Amino acid sequence: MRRDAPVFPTFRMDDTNSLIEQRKAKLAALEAKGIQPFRNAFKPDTGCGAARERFEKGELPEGTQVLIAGRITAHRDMGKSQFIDLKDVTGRLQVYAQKQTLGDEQFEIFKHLDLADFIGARGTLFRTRTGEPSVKLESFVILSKALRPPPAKWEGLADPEIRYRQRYLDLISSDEVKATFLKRSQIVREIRNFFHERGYVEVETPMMQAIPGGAAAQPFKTHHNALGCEFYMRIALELYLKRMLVGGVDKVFEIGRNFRNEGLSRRHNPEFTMLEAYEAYGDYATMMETVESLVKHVAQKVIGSLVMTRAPFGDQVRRVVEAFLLAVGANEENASDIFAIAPETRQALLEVLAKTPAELGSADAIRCIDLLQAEKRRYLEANPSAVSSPTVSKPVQLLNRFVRQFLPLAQSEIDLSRWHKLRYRDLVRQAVLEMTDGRVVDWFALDFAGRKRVAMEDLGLEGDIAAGYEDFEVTGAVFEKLVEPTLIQPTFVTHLPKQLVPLAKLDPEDPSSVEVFECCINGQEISPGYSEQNDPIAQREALEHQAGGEQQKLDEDFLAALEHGMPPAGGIGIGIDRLCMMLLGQESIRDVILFPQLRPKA
RNA sequence: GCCUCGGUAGCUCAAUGGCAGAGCAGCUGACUCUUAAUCAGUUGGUUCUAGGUUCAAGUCCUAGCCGGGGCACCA
Repeated sequence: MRRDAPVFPTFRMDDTNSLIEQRKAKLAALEAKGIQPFRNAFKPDTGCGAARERFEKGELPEGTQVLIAGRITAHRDMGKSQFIDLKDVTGRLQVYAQKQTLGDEQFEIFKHLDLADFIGARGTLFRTRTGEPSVKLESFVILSKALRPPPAKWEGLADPEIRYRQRYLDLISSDEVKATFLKRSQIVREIRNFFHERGYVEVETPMMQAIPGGAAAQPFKTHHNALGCEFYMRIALELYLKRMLVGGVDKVFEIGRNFRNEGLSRRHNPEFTMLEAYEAYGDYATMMETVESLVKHVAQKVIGSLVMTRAPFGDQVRRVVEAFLLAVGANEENASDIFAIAPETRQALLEVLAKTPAELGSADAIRCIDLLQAEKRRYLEANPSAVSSPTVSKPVQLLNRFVRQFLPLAQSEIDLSRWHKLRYRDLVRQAVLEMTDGRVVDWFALDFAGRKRVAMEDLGLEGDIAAGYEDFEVTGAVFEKLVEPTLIQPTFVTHLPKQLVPLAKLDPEDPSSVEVFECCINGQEISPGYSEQNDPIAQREALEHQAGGEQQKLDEDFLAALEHGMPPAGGIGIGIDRLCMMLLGQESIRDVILFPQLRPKA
């Protein structure tokens, strides 16, 4: 090739090549020069960020020769010299190329490298005039040519659909996203360390099961051709791990994927990662200690603190304020048909709405709670009959409900050093007491009809209680709607009604409840745990009741295993994704799962 | 499944029913210490899809696709 001939195709004004076509043309130009732009291997002797760090610390002196490899993430062209940023998993390092060092031809090739190309580089460490640790380039090889342009270097990726469908682009353009997933990996590693240190054995049990047991969720169905039968993807690990207890593996755990054929949401992905652990001769109290120690261990090791900053929830504050204004009809000029809030309250709430979600935080939620409570006092003063009324008046009911919705938003941190232990019944009783302004002192002293009436009329749960609900389900709705969302700080909710947990031991002191806890943090259930049912006869009865007469749903082999004898044991399940959300300050499960489930694109 | 918001250049975003634009990226040129480099010039569009209303549709209407949020479902 003649020295003055263009090394790369030039693109004229009327050229309509797309960005991909331009890159392909560059690729062809490289190949025409005998350069193979997709190499088999390259062995760097240090990472980009690692070299930078060791240079800063003085471990590598100025002038040290290094071999590094990475993706080009930025370039700054200075004419006869050029800077690029090279990035690998350890971090970023600047490379400085000079025409006189590389030679005309190599420098020309270097200048025409594209953002996102991978190169390997040899050079010496030095510091630029501005103090930036850099590599003075001596030679380089193209390791992989990128044929598609990366997302904008500064704005990054905002489109959630691309972020989730093409996570690699998200990882390329956001260091925070990458850090989140690297930390998730550390969390899982620390969980394993924790259990191994305690002498647990890690096992793997079937994901494809003939009878999906251990939970009551809808399973995914599949078909095995050679066996000619249906299989289900597992919905829980429980029944196989208990078989391990029968088999004499006394401390056992598994971390694995569960599959549930149900709705997707901010907190639900059809496949999610579950940890289950069982300890023979332990009970639910043993397992509460285990959960608390585990979570503290992981937080300390991975986050380096026991105080977690909650995910930003400004949008939720907005949503609740909007819903309230809508409910009282105060977002329009006309007054409400329920009651009229004071103009200054309305004004204050509109001021909250005027803020952006990023500006909104717990202080605003606290302010809203104060406003609503002042509003309640004002209403009760103006309507003395409402105070003495046997039922909660609509305005008060509405105010009470919204105060409760603001409660979880009033807390901006989670303190993992203080764990609370409260009984299910006490929490429900207290919530009802507060929501009815003391009218219903003891929810459990009412009869079934009374509870249903209070739930529908006083608590405003009419939309949440189906016609055929049994008594424990009505109470369950109160817990789910009014209690669980407010449990931000780590709380063990104990002694759940037996109908909720058919695989647990009854509480000897109160046979209507079971030795069960639900560990709630951040307003969601992170971990259930219990004293495992090891009485095969009682277990059969409970499972038959749950199966509702559908015999084919009974896992007879599991029951047979229990009949061979299972030691008393405590067990827990921990939703790893939700634990990660809490520890990593993420409000969507999709931000802690690398490739969340989306509808396939046609 | 329902409600709601959104889908415009490779990326981030604009555009009273009236010529589809900017920044970054790209391309061409200048510059041998820049780092969101700078400066000059410049290419790039099935405005998610299919219909409809209109002299005129990115914008309004209908249906659909995909996504976010909410609800329902989820012991």
